[in-house]
Amino acid sequence: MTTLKPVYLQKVKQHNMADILQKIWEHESISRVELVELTGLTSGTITNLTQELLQTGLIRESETSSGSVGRKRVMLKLRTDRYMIIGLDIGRTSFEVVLADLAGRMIKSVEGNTVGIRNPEQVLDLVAPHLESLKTDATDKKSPVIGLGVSIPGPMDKKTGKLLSPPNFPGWEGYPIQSALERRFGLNVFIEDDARTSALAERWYGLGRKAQDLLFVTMGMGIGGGVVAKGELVVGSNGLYGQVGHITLLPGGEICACGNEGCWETVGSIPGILRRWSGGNTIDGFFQAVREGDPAAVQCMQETLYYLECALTTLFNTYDPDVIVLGGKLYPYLTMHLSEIRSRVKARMYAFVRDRLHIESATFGASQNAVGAVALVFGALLNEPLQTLAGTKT
Amino acid sequence: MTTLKPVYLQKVKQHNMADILQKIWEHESISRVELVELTGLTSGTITNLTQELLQTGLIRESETSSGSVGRKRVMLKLRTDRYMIIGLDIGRTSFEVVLADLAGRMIKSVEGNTVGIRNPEQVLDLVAPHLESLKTDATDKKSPVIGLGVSIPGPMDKKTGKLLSPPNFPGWEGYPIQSALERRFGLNVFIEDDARTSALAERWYGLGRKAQDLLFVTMGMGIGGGVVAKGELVVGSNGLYGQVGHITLLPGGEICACGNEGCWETVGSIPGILRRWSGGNTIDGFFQAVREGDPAAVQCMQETLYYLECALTTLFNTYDPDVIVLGGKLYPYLTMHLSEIRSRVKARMYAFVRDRLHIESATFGASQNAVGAVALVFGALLNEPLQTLAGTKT
DNA sequence: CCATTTGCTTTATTTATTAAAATTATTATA
DNA sequence: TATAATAATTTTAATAAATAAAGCAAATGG
Repeated sequence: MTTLKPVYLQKVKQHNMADILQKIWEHESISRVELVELTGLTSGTITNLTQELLQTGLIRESETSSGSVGRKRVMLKLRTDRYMIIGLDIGRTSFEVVLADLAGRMIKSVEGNTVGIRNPEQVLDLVAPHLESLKTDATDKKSPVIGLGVSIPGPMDKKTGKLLSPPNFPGWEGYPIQSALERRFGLNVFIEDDARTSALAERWYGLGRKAQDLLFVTMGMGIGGGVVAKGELVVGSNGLYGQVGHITLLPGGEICACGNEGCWETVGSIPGILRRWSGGNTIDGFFQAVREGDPAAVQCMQETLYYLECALTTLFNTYDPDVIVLGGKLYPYLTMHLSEIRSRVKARMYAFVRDRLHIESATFGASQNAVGAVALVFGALLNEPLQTLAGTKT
Repeated sequence: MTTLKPVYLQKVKQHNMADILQKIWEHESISRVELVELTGLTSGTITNLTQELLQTGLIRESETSSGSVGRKRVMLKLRTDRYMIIGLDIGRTSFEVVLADLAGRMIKSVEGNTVGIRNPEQVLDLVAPHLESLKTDATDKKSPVIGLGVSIPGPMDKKTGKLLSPPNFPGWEGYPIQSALERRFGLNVFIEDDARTSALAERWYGLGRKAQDLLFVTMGMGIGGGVVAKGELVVGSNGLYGQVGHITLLPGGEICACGNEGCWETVGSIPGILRRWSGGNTIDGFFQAVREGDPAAVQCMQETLYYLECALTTLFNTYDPDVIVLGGKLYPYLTMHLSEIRSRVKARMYAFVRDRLHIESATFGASQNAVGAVALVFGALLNEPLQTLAGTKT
């Protein structure tokens, strides 16, 4: 699953270890013989590598089980309580810090709001005590934290580790968030765009357990996307892969902040809906009006669903995923229409892929970003177990 | 670059050899010391592996060159004339077979038409003598053919090796083309969709030499796409990744053969243009009318360019490629508008990516598919040199 | 209780790497 | 013109991590 770059011989071992660890995760519970079959490695090698994984505490032996005769198979499982991960979701007006085990289960979670705070340092000041406290909690339980995953709005430049400004996280442009966090908390820090962390939450802890190709669509103040292909996050040449809010849905339509015209985001995001409705300025109000049967609101709602239908069809045809997962602040209002959306999109697909097409709801609701931040670290661990663990103080 | 699966120790060598071969290709000409730096392998290993590559005939030593003092560097190059590749483009109404060297240079090419022939076997009967003759040519020159690359319209099921029917290659649904060709010609056979082979032609022999992420858009009787990300072809979960002709451009528009409505293909393909124009049924006639200033035709042309502008903007935002390459039967009529298209699309992009955005013309014109078929085999060779060469009779 | 089966571990061997020394080729300098 | 200096490549001995095959452990059934 990992790509093996130049290759010093030593790295082969690490690669095989990662391969084994991933297979253990995939199967939840698996014996050494099965690993022999799946990996193509010999039984001796499996013995050695699993032993090393047992020593690190990443896996454990559990019950035995097997057929009728012969020695029973010892099942191996991921050990989810030996190490912890901290996830940090920095939103535009709020934050959430969570302590989670390796299965993505939240042990503890703190939320807070950052309304009006524009200075990144001040936001970190606000977050710091909670984060430190979670870190202490984990260490007290002898489950050291292997890393800090961070979910932020909008894309980041991987080379410089700084945030890109557009379209929407004022005050944070150019802030060297990665190095700042590493210095401040002494943890391995991993950062991604919120749409992408959401996609990773599904990949590792949600619907993606089986689906190797998925697209997460987050609808809120903007519309964003995260793509996982063959189990890997796709970022694109400029880090802008999967900006699904900026597909042109209405040629000749409104000019978007991105420079394009008729973007789905201009009509399908929360601000987009409110602009089209022009009956108020809260999304709650809008859906209230819809429920009350207000004709303008109902009409606007119909259009919103139609745009969603068009956009999702386009996205199936461009990304060919196993599943599209829907989430974001707007989505709770749309959940009740899911089966309708499904059938309308299916009706527009090639007949021969219709059954293979899935549209689902995000698994973690309001905590999707925070869980995704955790998943970001977990993915790194499964891809490079020893290296990721290396920086961890036991 | 290649993904190393389970991993027997022996495979490490193959992987390193592939890595070295790719670096030699990338740099056109490179010395052993430079390979040491680039791969991270030691000089001894580089000596061994390059020696083996020299023996297979895949590379050669060329001139020496270097700084002021010390022993000169011996430059290594890909040897392009020792092995040959045959490319076969099967179109809906014509075919092309080419013999090419490893640099993608056409040594010989034969075209023919298949109008009215619906039976795959009959098409192969027509192609066979030309193909056999090219194969003999190559063997006579002591340059054995390492494989046969095939470009076909519409996607194929990788698991079964059979052609999928929709949307458009009547008579070929379910035909086991891969096994048929392998049996008939005794060559390693590699098959891909024509949009994808076109993309590969650029990847290996055209604009993709530097660009790691590219999108090829082919406009003709339909509109198709091929995506290369991080140097690898992307196919998607159902083999339908990059069906760019089926993005919804006009909500409420015409129903497409694919089942979707308002697809770009319904308005932007050759049939789409002719339907909108309704002034005749040849594309030559249409562009003639445009040149003569016929108002309806001019209007239709304006729309066509506008749709193209919208579609390309959407595609940049969804795939984030380094470059979008335009080709297909329709494109020669549009070439003169390229710089206009460029500036119109750029005007709609995020300001900070505007300079990194490139739109270019396909490199190989009418032979794009055939060259792409060759590139398909070349890519396999660079990824797994010894294995690909294994089946070749010297 | 012993033969049989199956799962896991151990040991000797192999392979492709690394590290370091040796060789080759070239230029600068005495 | 010999010789020192430098740089590129090759050779050699040592090493790491795999394989292959034999051995051990744990279970069932007559």
